[in-house]
Amino acid sequence: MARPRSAAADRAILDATRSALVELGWSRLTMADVAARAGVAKTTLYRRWPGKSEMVVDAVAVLFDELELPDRGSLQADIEGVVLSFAALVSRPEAKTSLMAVVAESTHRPALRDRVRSAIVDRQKHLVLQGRARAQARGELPPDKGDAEHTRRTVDLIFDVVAGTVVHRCLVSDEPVDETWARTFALLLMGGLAAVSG
Amino acid sequence: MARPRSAAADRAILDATRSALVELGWSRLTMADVAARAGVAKTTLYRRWPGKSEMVVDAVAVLFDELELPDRGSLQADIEGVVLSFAALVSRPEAKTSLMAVVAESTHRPALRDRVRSAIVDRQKHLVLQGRARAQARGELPPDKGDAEHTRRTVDLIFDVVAGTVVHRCLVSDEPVDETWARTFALLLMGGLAAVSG
Amino acid sequence: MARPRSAAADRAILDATRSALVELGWSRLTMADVAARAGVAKTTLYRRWPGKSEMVVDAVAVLFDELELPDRGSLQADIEGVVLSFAALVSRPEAKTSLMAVVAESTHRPALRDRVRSAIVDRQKHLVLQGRARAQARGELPPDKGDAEHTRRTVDLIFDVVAGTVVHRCLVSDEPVDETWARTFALLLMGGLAAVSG
Amino acid sequence: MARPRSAAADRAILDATRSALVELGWSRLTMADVAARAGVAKTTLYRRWPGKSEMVVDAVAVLFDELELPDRGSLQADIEGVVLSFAALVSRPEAKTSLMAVVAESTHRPALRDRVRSAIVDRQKHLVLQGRARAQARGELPPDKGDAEHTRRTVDLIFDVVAGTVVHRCLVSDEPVDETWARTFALLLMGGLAAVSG
DNA sequence: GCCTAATCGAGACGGTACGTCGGGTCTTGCG
DNA sequence: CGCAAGACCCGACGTACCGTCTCGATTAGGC
Repeated sequence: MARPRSAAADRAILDATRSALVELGWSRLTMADVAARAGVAKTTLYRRWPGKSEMVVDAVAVLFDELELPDRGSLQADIEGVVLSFAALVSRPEAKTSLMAVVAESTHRPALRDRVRSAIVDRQKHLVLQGRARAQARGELPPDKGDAEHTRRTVDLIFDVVAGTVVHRCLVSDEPVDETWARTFALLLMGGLAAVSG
Repeated sequence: MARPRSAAADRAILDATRSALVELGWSRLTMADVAARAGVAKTTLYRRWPGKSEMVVDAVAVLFDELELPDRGSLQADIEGVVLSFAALVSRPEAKTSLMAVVAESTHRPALRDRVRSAIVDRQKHLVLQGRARAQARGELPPDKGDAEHTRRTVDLIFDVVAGTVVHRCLVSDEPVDETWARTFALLLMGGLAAVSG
Repeated sequence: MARPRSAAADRAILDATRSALVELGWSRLTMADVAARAGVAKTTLYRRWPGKSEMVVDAVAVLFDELELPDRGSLQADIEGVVLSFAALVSRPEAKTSLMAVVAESTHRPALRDRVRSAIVDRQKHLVLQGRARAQARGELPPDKGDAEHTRRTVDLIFDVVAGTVVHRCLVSDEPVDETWARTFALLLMGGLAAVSG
Repeated sequence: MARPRSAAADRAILDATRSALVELGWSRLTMADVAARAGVAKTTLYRRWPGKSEMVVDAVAVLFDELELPDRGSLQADIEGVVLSFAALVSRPEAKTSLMAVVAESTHRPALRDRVRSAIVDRQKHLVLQGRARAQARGELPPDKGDAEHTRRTVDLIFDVVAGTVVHRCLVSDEPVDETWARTFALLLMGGLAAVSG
């Protein structure tokens, strides 16, 4: 009715959140600090998000929009490519510090879990479907057998394996995800796919 | 020469920490509350651990000591077994609420990361080695080729895949790890192993 | 532009401080307790005062505003009156427990000393001037000789003698200040005044 | 029966207490710190004194042993002399920071009050009696009338006036006690004495 | 010249209060 | 009305001292 919310403010806040994440990390990131960086009052933050976690989810979510699955000619190459770019994403300081924290927080907050899922996790799942379809078109994988439930379960499994392994490698083992590792992991996954799809 | 630290206090504190984790979860767990439950002064906590994260790591770490790899007759069955028991462990409320939080925090604190690794992660790696040796004895896997570096890389990969996938399934996807899922995942892993070992 | 500090909070805090002083005394008075009594957060206390001492000074200072010098017809009677009411003030539990403590603390904190002086000590000095003027009007004391410096020194001396003696009697010697003692002390002071004014 | 307490420790502790008072002041003086300075365990302190206040009283008390009343030939001169030396004593940093603090603390601790009185206050009262006797011998004051009660009251009054005024001047007004001020104050006191003794 | 018991150093311990910090809400005027 | 500013309540933080308590290692006496 009266004054509309400033779209510029939204952008400024999310930018400020990301840069604060880079400089301070999740635990030392402060609502007051983000507000100050964005040249905005704390009230404005709380008018838009229920709290720190939700705001950070939205700030980090946009990073995942750049994930793509370019056609590299073979399933093995496609997997290697997505693993490398996913690992690069997860290793960025903004994401590194906040992803696990938000997931931890979401353990006992269903609303937050939903936001994480819709804003981050599900954004990646279509890549699995896309890669699968492409591999089927190439004849690298057998076509769907019409059992939708079985397909869903397999896709979820692949997703857990890829995302879980890469995140564990990056954040827990803290070892680099380079081409060599990606190739070996893709090889493993190819073998596994053959086993569960046969 | 002076008074030694009370071993009883250590035990009481770690017990209190676990029960507080179960009842309150990571974020509502308070140093003061743990101290009160343990019948101990807050100072005593800080004399032993630099902070909440380190204390919780030590409290949760002991849970992982009960992980075993009973011989179920085949590599496939062994994998299924360890996946199920590892998932059960990760799903326990003490672990569920704290593991991700601690890993998140460890992103910015090398000392904490080292503690997590030595107290939790590395403690489980011997299971991979044990399962591998057993499978080799059974003839399910080819014997070592004497390339220690290659072996280490493979073990690390297997570990990242198993731990990462199970954790992701339990804490991010929030789906149950039942026998069916374990069997499929083990199947996938068997195929993958064959691919990277051949 | 922003929200102004609550005047109600100020009043509530100082009231709470006085009642806590009466019930607990200086050393057992706690910032947290005062905050609770005032229905206010601890932060609000620290936003207004640097610490316990400063807050107590302000809380006790208002007690001294009620000191007056009613005209009793003669200098001797005026002195007796002010001595009695000053002693009564100093003996009140709020003042008794805190005055010395604050002065002790102010020994190595110039800012606190200034606050004590401006909030408590200097507020009473006008009583000496008033009594002196009245006595001069009555012809009991010779008129000013125009030497402002000499006058100031004399007033300060009288003040140190009256305040110091009464405080010492009440808080160190812990003997009652009754009419008999006040009469004798006033007599002494009259003789002294004659000696230094002659 | 067995080992006696170390006299060297006592001395070291009191010395350490005084030097800590000079450097840190009352409020920042710590039992642990005194123990460390004295090369002694905290236990040793508490074996000898009930607490910080009592220990400090004993440490400061010895300073008052050096107070004397040399015969300067006249009551006026004797008063000036004792005022100057008492003021010098009270202004020493060890005494300055601790005297008021201890008195404040003694407000609600009778045992401490007694210790202060016997260790510090009463040590000075004999000076009043001595000066009075000397003045009577010189004929400057009338001899005792045999009314012991009246004498006691007068001595107490003189004591409160002298001690109270000097302490107030030094610690509250924070003005120097020099020869000029001492002469004026002694003059006032002489006049007062004449008035109450007549 | 041993025995034995109190004393000593060191420092861990249970408490209590401190002063600070961050989260999230509420109030005030400006635009 | 939306907003920047910032006061407010709440609750946890990590620190500092207090005075007590265990330790094992000295020391004197008394025998």
